[in-house]
Amino acid sequence: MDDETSRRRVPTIDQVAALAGVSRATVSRAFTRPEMLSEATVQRVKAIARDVGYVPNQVARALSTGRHGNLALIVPDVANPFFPPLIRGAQLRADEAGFCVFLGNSDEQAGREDMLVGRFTSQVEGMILVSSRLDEERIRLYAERRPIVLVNRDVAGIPRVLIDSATGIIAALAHLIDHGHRRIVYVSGPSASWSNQQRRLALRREAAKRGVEIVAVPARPPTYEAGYAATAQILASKATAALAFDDLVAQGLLAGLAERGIDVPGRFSVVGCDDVLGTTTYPPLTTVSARCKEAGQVAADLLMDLLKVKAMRDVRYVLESHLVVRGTTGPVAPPDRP
Amino acid sequence: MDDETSRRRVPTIDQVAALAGVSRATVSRAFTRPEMLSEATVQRVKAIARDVGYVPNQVARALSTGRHGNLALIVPDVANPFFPPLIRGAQLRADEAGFCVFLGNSDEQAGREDMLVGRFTSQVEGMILVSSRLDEERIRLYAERRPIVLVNRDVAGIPRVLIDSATGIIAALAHLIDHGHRRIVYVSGPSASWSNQQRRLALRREAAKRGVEIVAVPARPPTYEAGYAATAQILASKATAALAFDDLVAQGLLAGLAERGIDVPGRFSVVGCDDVLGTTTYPPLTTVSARCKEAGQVAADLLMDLLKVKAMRDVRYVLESHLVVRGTTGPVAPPDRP
DNA sequence: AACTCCTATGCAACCGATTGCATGTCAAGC
DNA sequence: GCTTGACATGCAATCGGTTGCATAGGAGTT
Repeated sequence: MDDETSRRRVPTIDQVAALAGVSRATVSRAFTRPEMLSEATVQRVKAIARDVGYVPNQVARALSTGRHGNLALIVPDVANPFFPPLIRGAQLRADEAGFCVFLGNSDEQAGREDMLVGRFTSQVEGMILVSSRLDEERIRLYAERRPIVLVNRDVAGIPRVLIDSATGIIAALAHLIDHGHRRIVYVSGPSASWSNQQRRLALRREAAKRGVEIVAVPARPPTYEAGYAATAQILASKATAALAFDDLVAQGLLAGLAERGIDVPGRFSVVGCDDVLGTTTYPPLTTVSARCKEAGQVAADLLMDLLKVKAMRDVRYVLESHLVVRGTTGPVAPPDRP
Repeated sequence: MDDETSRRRVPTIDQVAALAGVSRATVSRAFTRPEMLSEATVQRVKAIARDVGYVPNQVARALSTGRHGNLALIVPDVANPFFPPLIRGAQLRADEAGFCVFLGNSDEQAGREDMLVGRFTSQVEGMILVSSRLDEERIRLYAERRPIVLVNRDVAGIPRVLIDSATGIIAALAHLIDHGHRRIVYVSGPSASWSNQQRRLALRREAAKRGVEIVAVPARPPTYEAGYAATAQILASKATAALAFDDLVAQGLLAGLAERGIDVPGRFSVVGCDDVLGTTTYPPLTTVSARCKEAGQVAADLLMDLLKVKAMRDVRYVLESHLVVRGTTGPVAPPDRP
């Protein structure tokens, strides 16, 4: 690292100290705790620092203080539209607090997530794990090293932010029932997923209470293609409406229906989940809003809060969801009279 | 930083050394230069490290070597579907090389981008600026401090990766002309954007050559809403097809057309750009594929290459694009006979 | 003049790695 | 049997800051 080309002349604290005729400690304090020094000294040191272009080295500072002003965010898949808004939300808050954000992509693999956490640990003050695939033991281990906030993963004792799709799902069901639907398909997602379990459970429970019938049809993995492929089975169920695990699946289903010439919402109603496609399609999708951006913000705020108070509390922050009615739901069609 | 609660037990090199009964130097070398050690020692050290969950502290390493193993990626807007695949691509490569990635979001504002670059500089070895809004002078200044790779921004002397939508745009135009379209709208994006200039120029040039007419209608900022709002003006132009700045704008336009009962592709053809929505809609969008993921990979590879050789070459990497024909384009409709 | 008490500053240990040089060991060579 | 060299490992300085504790000097008190 000493060859000619790489020798970037970055001034250090020693050079400034020598020029100012003070000790390193004094230069350091001129920047971090000026109130400890005489006004004159602070001015002199800062002037010299400015002259030579000295800026305290963040890396060295972090090594001795443990505060790097960084945090890490690990998501399963950046390219899944569910995550970008969440990332955005977290970043927004981190930015405001002067934090830099590392982004990690686990590819839904615990192993990769594990590796990322390891790599980040020494460089961040805390981490946000979204839909973590790590097992509880591992999460607890890491949480002992650095504050960790989970999103959409419910581990007792670890601060977590959960998007409660139940409220929105229930509203969606009510909405469909109001429109006369009595037999409804749930197009389900990954069975290991917390979100899927939660959605399925809420739906089942509410349906029983209100006396309507739920038919489960899987779409795994939850993609446009899976939704599209599930169309036949969904139609075969004789249901008049479907509630999909997420918006992607819902879109696939919409395509499948369109291809068969089945009018939405005229003859079939579709509800998505997460509200990540926004209104980027036509007809705009009725969906359960997941407030992912907010989840990101809350998680970041929570993490930085934990850093400040240095005490771990058992926080379980639940974000309720709600139904956004757009154009893919309507009254049940009158029966065919052939 | 020594109080009970904040004493996080992150294992250090000393602990591993003690457990393995070797010196710190040996542990260090087990990770950085295993060929200097006996096979047996390397295995033993690594096993112990794994057991206690030791990972070399990047910060400490960076302090002594000057290599932090970090790079920064700054994009205008994470939530814009164009960027996630690109981020993904860059990250993939960075990961493989053992680099951690900082993600910054400039909100398309030069000021914020400037601030982010400042914050990252001391913590990274190099940066990737995507669709940078900084002025050339500023970019050159930063490039002197740290290697910088630009994506979709063409500054002479700074290594850059450009997605050449021209080839795809020309193919799209040819496709439309083949289908009988002679008057085509270009729904334009941000005038300051390199991509927009390039697309517009390619279109104008090719149209002139082939003797068809291009009408420009702005959609700024390039969003679904803007595309939707531009529908009236686009129809007023009497064109029979539109080529949109990006897929989002194209979707907005599709919605606007659908709402007016105008069949696509029956009475109007639409071509998007970037291919970021994939086939998530119906009818699936004909679009110019931008290969964003590849761009990210190339940019990251290029950056890490520059770090290795420590010499800045003037690289201008151009990725060609191509047309993906799906369901929103078709032959021009026969004239109305009222 | 002697005694406090502050205030401004310096000393030196520390954060957790890396690395040039020194050292110990053992086998081969003469 | 002694030298030589190769190999594996350890020692200790170093990177650039921060910070607890020590101290010098000056003002205020008696």
